Amino acid sequence: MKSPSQPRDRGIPEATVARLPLYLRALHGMAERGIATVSSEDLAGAAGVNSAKLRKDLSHLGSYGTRGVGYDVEYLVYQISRELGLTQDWAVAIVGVGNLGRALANYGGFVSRGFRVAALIDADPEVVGDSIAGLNVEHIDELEAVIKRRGVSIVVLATPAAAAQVVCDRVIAVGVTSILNFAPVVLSVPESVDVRKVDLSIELQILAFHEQRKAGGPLMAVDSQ
Amino acid sequence: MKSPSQPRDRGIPEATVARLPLYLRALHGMAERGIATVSSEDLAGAAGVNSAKLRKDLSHLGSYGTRGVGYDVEYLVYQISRELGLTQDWAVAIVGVGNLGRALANYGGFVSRGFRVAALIDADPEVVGDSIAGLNVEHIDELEAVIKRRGVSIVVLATPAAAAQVVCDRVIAVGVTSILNFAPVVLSVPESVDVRKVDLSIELQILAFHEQRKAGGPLMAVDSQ
DNA sequence: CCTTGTGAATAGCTTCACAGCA
DNA sequence: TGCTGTGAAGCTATTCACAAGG
Repeated sequence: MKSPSQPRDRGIPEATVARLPLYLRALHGMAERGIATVSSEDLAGAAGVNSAKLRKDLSHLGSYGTRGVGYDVEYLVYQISRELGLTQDWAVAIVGVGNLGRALANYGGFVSRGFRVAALIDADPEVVGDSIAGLNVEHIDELEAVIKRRGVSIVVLATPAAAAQVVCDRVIAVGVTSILNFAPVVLSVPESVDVRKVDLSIELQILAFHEQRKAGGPLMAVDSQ
Repeated sequence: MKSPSQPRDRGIPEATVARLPLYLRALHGMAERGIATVSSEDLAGAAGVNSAKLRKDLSHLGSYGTRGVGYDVEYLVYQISRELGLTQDWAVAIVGVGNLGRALANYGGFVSRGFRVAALIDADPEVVGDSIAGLNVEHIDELEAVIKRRGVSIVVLATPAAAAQVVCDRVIAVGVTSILNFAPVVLSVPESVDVRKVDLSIELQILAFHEQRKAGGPLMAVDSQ
């Protein structure tokens, strides 16, 4: 149709990007179980989406399937990994080593493919110097130096809400453009910086909304049973 | 045009529901600072969305603003809280008291408005009996009994991936219909059950994708300008 | 005046259904 | 034959722009 071997279309929809990691996880599981080929139907099932959506998503990366057969698992793993940028390894710094930061530092899936926790940073002298998940906790005064020295390109903010914006500004000032924010605040950042946020209490509130609708009649007014 | 005092339209868009907690947080902050009235422009700014979207979202709940003036902060807090079901309190059980479960149990924003951690449950005898955030960790054998006894309606899964589906099935069997899943697996559940998932490694992968694009020009194949 | 609430326009995402190809 | 890849249709969400109303 267009160029004979167009490696990738530069405009992959955001919704598709958000699902690629899901496909990747399903594919890794299949590869481990020795499955060589998978149909869109089966892969979609494993990822919890419908097959039309899966095929449309994959079509944005290129034509990596074989009609009448399906997708080669290994090959698709490679293509999706490459598209997501997981063929290089990313140095991640976690700022804020409270309960959550500790959990993140120890979280296996975090460290796994493509990512490497390269620094733990905190402001509390009580915590600085501790060794967590094999890493020494460094002082927040060293923030800029550590980020530059270790080539950190993604920063995870697990600080208290009040500290998040300050830390955010500082890491942006040394060139970081990707931030994963666990603090319950809206960060203000330049256009060029990507922020993703994970907010535990927001997720609960969304569940409560739906739960209320379901329980709405029966449970609300009366005595619990 | 419609009924004279229609309290709420039963069909609030999912995208709107997902933003209500954001507005609520911004409003709480304003209430604390003694702000009595706020315009859509200012509230939108504080929540990190644009004002047209905010007005459209709020219009789904009812007409709670005053033209030429704005929204009454306290009143809007109440209306959104009620819509989200936060005027009642929800008993939450956390299953899996590893690093993450511990962090969640101690997370302040979790316990705050509307939610109460009512049980901590784990399978590891080493952990059972410990006291975390003032709560006794109970054994997984007690799962069903504890859920019923404490009136738990939302379950947070912070177990290893391999255990998540089994626990999920068990809590659904005793009537739980809202689950917040931190385990990196796709849970299979009946239609009537709501699952929200938080996957730390997926968030990182999405960031890596965008980071790669940004770095893409300088570092990778050189084309374009 | 000022700011809300909302139809209308636009953009983005999902699903359908089938042509195209191994 | 069987499954992918994809136009076209349908749906949801966002943005625009302005009438309605304090």
